[in-house]
Amino acid sequence: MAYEKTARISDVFTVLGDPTRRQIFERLGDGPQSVGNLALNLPVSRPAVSQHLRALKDAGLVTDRAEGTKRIYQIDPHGLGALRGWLDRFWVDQLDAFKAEVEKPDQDSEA
Amino acid sequence: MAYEKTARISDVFTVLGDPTRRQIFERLGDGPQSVGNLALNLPVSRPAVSQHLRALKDAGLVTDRAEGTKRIYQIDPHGLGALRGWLDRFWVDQLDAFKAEVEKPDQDSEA
DNA sequence: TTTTTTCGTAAGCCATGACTAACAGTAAGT
DNA sequence: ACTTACTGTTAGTCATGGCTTACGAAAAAA
Repeated sequence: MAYEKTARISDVFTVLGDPTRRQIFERLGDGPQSVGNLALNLPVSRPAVSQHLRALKDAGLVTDRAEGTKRIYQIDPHGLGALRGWLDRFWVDQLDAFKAEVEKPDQDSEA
Repeated sequence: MAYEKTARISDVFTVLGDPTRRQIFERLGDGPQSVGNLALNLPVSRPAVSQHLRALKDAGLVTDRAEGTKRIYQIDPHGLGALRGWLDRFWVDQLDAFKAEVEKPDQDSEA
């Protein structure tokens, strides 16, 4: 078997745990891009980006296709789906515990 | 200022990126527990658990309260809220890109 | 076919961080 | 007051993994 179709939540978290990798992934949110193009706006070398993309691909977070000598990467919904599934399940399971507390407004983020 | 009320998504991912920490966090899903009790069912020492709990606390993923000589930890909705916010925003942003693909059933997880 | 572009991979270095052991502190029990 | 139970912290070790450099491969261009 060549492909790993199922995206494991453990891999998703581990892979997205690295800041640089998260940065690459979020930049792919702007649209499909080549490896070199991604490396241009990042503080690491092109091979580093390539290695990160491999990890993202193995986790089912991105897919890639050839386009001439270039290789275009784009976001794969599978990985995000696994994350969403895990979070939703965890969320409803915890709702019993901190019912009212959830509604208390106070949750941030950072993009 | 002593408290860091805002849960940053970068911290949430980084902290949850460690397998052992994720394991501790998921076991807290069964309900509030003491440090020693958590350490019993884990392959690491108690101090290790204590250190992980600190990281989880700093990321806004858990809260703790004293109970006699014991210290009870439980899940804090703030961290999960930050994660949910990030995911939801990312999700809708990407909907334009892979519209139909999202509906194709095929998303796994691992608990 | 030879050169150019673009990329993946291997080898090796080095920093981050996860872990254990030892110690210190606080609360409850006697 | 002394002992016991439970935990946080520090120091120091060691493995994981992220990064760069160098190399090789494939496709397009000349």
